[in-house]
Amino acid sequence: MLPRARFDHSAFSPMSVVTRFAPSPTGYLHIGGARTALFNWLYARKMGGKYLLRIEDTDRARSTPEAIEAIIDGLDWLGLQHDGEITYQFERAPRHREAAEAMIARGTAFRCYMTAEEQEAERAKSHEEGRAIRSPYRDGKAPPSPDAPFTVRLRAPDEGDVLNVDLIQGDVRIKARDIDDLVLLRADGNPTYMLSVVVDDHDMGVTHVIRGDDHLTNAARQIVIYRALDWTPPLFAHVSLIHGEDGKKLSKRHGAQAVHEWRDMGYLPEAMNAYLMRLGWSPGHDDILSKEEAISQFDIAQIGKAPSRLDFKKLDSVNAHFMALADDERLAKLVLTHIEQRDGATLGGAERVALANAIPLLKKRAKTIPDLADQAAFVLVKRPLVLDDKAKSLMKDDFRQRLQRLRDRLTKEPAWDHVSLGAALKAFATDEGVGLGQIGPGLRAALTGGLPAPDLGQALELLGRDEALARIADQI
RNA sequence: GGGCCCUUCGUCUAUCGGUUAGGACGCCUGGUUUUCAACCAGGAAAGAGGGGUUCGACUCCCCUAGGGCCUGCCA
Repeated sequence: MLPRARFDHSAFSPMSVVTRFAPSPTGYLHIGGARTALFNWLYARKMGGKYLLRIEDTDRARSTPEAIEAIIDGLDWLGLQHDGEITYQFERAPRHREAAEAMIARGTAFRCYMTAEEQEAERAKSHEEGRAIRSPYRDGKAPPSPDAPFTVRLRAPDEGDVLNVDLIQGDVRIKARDIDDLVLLRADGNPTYMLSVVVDDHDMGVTHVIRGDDHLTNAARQIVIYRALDWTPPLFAHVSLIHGEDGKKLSKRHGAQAVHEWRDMGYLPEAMNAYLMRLGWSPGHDDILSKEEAISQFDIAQIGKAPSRLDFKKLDSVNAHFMALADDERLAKLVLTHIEQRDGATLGGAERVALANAIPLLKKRAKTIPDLADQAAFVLVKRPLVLDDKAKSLMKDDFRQRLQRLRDRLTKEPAWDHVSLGAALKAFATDEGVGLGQIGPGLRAALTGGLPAPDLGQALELLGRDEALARIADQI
């Protein structure tokens, strides 16, 4: 194999780049599809070109409107806006038929009258002989009857090589004779995927096809079809697939595969983008990039060839990074929705305010939205608090008396902010002749019942004077 | 069966023939300490195996092993 091809940006007029994402609407937006879309989007933006969206719905039996909606929603959530109108492939079937006719006219395709049984027999035979499928009708054999049903097949070449100078995988060369006499038009006259992609990519002016590695061998087939049509093929870039944490192909066993599931688990779209783009792509040194940063640094030549695995721990830390950066109001909304859905209840006005106040501080400590909700739980619990065992064990009589003294002191505290409160706590410990260690855990227990909470001064501030004092009083 | 692709710490990756093979996440240890987290300091951790080519190979070539994709009138 030759050294991997490096893409020379300067060789291309920037405006000429057209990429596309072409999902088939038979399910939700898969995680791998999301990354593919992201790469296409990034490259088009980088080159000042266009990123198009095409729905490959030529399989009428399996395509559903729900799936189309799910995919568009997913892309929308990730902020991968496409240029122009969405192309629905099935609507273009007449154009695909036209192309097939043109191929027949050129002698690069033909009508094939094989029955399902004959077809099966040829498949078995070719498999056994280790060669590609060939139709007996490829050289103009007469139809069995004038009105016999037929498919249109590619007349695959028998000589020569097909070379795909893949932008990621390098030169991939196969022998033309290893390509089947592919079905281009089904017996019902509808095009197959193999024909549709070629015609649509050509008509849409696609210059760079960035897609999953599962299409690598299809590239050779498609190049042959381009030639059969006397068209110039686009440049291909095949990205390796994403595997589960165990290295196996992603499946239901691995849990979430769809982007909406990640959304529901409390990940932020910017985190998903940042995480996904680094699966297979590395700009060199930056580990976490925004989409904007990625646009300026993106380069197809920097995409690796090896498949990568999902790592939830890494995703968590990337998400934590973006949580800390996220807008407070946005997070408050997300957390509120999460809590209400989780508990099946609506939060009151005071609770919403308490929650909103806690976000700016707590967001730095949370990995995901549910995690943030857990971090904020202590401001939402209702008095009297139910103490967990550890907290309960701290409430001895002599400590209660100390709590009483602390409460008296805090009551007189003029400013209820964490700086003053923290100082007050230290001063109190000094007066009591003990370290903070003799006071902190118990106070914390009284304030939170054992739930996680930030620094005590901060916790007191977030709770507010009345609520904090009341929680302390409850334990005396 | 046939064709094709892949292989650096546990994971994501840097390295484009000469590095003590670097970083990030995770992990371990220590520090801070009022829970959890965060934070700070330190640490363990990698070129699948075997042949070549070369003064020199993670980097180039071949073989083996392992993984993957395609081989549909699915996409």
